[in-house]
Amino acid sequence: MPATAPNHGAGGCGKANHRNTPAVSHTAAQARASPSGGGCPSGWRSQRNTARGHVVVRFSPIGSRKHQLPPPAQIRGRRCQQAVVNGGKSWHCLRNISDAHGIQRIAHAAPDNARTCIMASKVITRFAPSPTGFLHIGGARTALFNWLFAKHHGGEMLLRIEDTDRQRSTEEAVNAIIDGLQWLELEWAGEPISQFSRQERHVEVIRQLLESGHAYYCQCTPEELAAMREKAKAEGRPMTYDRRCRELGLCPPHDRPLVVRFKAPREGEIVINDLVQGEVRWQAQALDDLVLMRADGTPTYNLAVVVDDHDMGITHVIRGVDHLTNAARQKMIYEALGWDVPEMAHIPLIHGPDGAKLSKRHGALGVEAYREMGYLPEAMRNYLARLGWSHGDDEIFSTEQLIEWFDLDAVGKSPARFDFAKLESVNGWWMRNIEREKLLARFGEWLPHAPEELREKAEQARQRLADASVRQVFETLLDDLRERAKTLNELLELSWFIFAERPLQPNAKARKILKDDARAMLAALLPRLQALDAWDKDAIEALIRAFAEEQELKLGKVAQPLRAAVTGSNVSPGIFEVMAAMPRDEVLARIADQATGAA
RNA sequence: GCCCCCAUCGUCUAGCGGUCUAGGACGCCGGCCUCUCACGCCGGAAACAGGGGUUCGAGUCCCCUUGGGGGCGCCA
Repeated sequence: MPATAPNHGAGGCGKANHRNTPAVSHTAAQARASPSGGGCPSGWRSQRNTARGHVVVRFSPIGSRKHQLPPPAQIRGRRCQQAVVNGGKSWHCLRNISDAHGIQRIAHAAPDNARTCIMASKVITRFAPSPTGFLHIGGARTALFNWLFAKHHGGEMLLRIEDTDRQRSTEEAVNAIIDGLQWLELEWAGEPISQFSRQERHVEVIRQLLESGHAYYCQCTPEELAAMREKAKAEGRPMTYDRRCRELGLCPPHDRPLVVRFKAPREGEIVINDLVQGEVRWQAQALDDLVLMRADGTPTYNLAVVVDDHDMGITHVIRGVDHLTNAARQKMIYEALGWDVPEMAHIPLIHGPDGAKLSKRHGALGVEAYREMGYLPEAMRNYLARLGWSHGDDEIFSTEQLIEWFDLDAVGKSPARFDFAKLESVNGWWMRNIEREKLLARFGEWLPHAPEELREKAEQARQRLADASVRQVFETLLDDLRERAKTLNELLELSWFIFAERPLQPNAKARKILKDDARAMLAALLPRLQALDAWDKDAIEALIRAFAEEQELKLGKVAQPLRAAVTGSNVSPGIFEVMAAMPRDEVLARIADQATGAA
């Protein structure tokens, strides 16, 4: 459904008188306190505007810093760009430091004032994916960082679906994203917000920009623009719009379709103080007059994002570095509108094993693919958090620890490669160490999502698990099984003998073990097992060890054929444990199946 | 091409001027344990991209080179 055609004639056309009235529209949602906003002691506010320093003051709960406060004198000589105040208790210097004055001021600021000022702001982050495909791993990490940051600071994450591209946005993608976030247990506050649904508001803001002389109509066609870019490229000039319509004073109705462009400053520089990237500056001329409204009247991304982030009261924008230049463009729009610019944090992208941007070729699968592969949400969070973020030498983090320790200052600037081997290792740790009940639940949740090749087994396991006695065996052996499984898939494979029905189909290696002499050995052993009174691990083990000794066989020569017969595999938990956990009749029958097979 | 960012073992990283003969983890190799496979334990190989500065002193600060990445849409 196409956008509501805006009333081009309304407002702002014809040589705007450059009133430059900051049209600040306050909705309830924007009633957030800004760290630099009103109510702060003047000393603090001015720090944001230090000519070179741009000291950023943020609040984080007491005790959340891993480093305790360094003495002011050390920092002063170090040219800090960013500093953090911890609930007025301590302060800490961040990276890329470039001005000594700001730091001194921090050092001199009264902690009590800082607390009063900063406590007023509640952290609101947002995850804003465009629903043009599944939730890929990079998006998942962005969501995780937003979520952790918000949680860490006692705030909330919001979810906004950037569905303004009507051609590419799909309902399935929205569902995939929501499913993915839910699987990872990254909850957001309130309902997901559709950016498309806010179109009227966006158009209203465009009108404001037109009226205040910060935007203008442009008649250039896509073809002309493409030609301009070609030409610029050939001449080695930057491929930016040449602003030819800027002073034309075009106005609808017009004989050609018109778009609205932002009237970006022609000189000076745009400076972003990014919480991860540090200070990044652009010459204003490097940024062109971006389109705010398409010829069909629909608003573009950069405009919509600014309006939505503002209206939603977002305090911290955390997204991939691929948005860094957008940050500069967006900052210009904020300023034209007279709005507070939220804090920005542009996190490095995840790369594939070959160092190139992660693509479908690599691991850029949807998160549901990782669920299928049998990874645990807690392991996923753990691994993803460690990709680009660190906390000393720690590798394993519970979600609580993640929330307690996560902050943007420990996020690096360089891209990280996605490494399946490490993910698997982390997942293995969680398989072994997660609470038993939790693992049982995860396994049950996962079964319906098993990959194609395991679908049948998973379904059978699901059904058999409903049988209390089968479940009993599974639970008894769970600790032995989980130790050997790096993923839920492997857990199913390893525990398959519990759910399998007689006669078992031994795998290739098990068949190799079950040669004639092994079958004969089993035939000799069987009656003794049948005669065994007590069916417990110690009794079984004692009997078999005695048998092996008597036959002058190494224990392995008895244990392996037994394992093959009972589990149908060459790999399993300790065979005595397995036999003891399984029903006696079933075990004896399975052995008999293979023993008689020899005859 | 232009703008921006990045650069410690194969990979993820610790390191915020002296404590670095550079630490941890994954992976790899060897060993122990052992009924298989894992787990666990012990040991090993493995890195400050190159060049200039600054400094008494540089992996740590600055510059250049090289190499990687991102951006340059009426996509988001």
